[in-house]
Amino acid sequence: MKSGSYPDRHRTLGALLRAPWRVLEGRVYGAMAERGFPEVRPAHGVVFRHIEADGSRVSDLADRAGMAKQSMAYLVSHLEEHGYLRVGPDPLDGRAKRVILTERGEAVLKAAHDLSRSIEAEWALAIGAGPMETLKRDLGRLWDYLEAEDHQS
Amino acid sequence: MKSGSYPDRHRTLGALLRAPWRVLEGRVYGAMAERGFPEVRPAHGVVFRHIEADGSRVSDLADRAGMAKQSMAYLVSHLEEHGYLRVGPDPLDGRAKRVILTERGEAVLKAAHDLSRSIEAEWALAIGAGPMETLKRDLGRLWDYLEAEDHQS
DNA sequence: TTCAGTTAGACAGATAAACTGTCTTAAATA
DNA sequence: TATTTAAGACAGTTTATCTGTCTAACTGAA
Repeated sequence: MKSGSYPDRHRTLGALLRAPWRVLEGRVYGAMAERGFPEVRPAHGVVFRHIEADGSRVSDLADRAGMAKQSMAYLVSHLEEHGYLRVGPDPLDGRAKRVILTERGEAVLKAAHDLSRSIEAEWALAIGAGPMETLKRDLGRLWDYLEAEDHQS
Repeated sequence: MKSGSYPDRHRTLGALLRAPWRVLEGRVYGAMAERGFPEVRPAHGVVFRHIEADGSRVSDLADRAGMAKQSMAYLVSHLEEHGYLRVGPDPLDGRAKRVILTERGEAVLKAAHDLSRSIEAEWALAIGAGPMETLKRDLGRLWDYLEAEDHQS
């Protein structure tokens, strides 16, 4: 069945990166509901990934996520409504608002990291601990290369 | 700037897979417009990836992409309108339609593969040809493992 | 061999996640 | 101080998914 449903010629680098990422994302966000965070959807990941420990402004989050302020505001307002974020005025800039994770939001971040680590461990058993280490190291080098010339997410 | 804007603790396996994939997808689909295929968007990738050389049915495409028939029909109709696909009756099943790539559609597939290969070559220069080979081999093993227990797209 | 159940796709409508454009207000600058 | 820039709000649009319902066609079992 392996190369029947998805021929090897389609196993491009993009496909090789996308396939496991989709599975991982699906498992992480699927498990969120079970862990008591049903309102957290994949799109909200950018907020959790880019928010700083002492809070961030919506514009900064948008910049770092590489998306429009309006789009970020939409995600932030959803998370605020459901208690994952607290939004207050920015003391340094009267126009801006400061967004910070609540305890519930911190718990989401922790859950996501835990889940990610346990899936990684499972996959390390499948392909070998050595290869998994090598994989991460080389992906890290690729990341450094890509970061050295613009690029966010 | 490297770990300033995106701290290392966020370099989870998911992030390591997602970051290069996003860049690759952006470059491939960005180049599509320049190559004369402006109507092809990232979401249409599932069609090109899963369609068979002698044509496929919408339901089969949907199944293999792991999405609803309606969603696939929406993507297919867009590509048909712009001349990337031809849709005809299925000779074996009066209910079904057969979807097949036109020459223009084949050209998209080729362009996507060419672009992917050239980006891969660029990245191989950045991280080394050996590591790139190892990376692909290990991602391939991960793919096999994931495929052995359900999973599509 | 007909008839019940299933499947393919169409149509309608909903939602999520992004976008652009415009507006107000505040900040920064010249 | 006057002008420009920046932050976020509000309105509307597009894209990409989903469910639900419907008809036509196929399939298998009595």
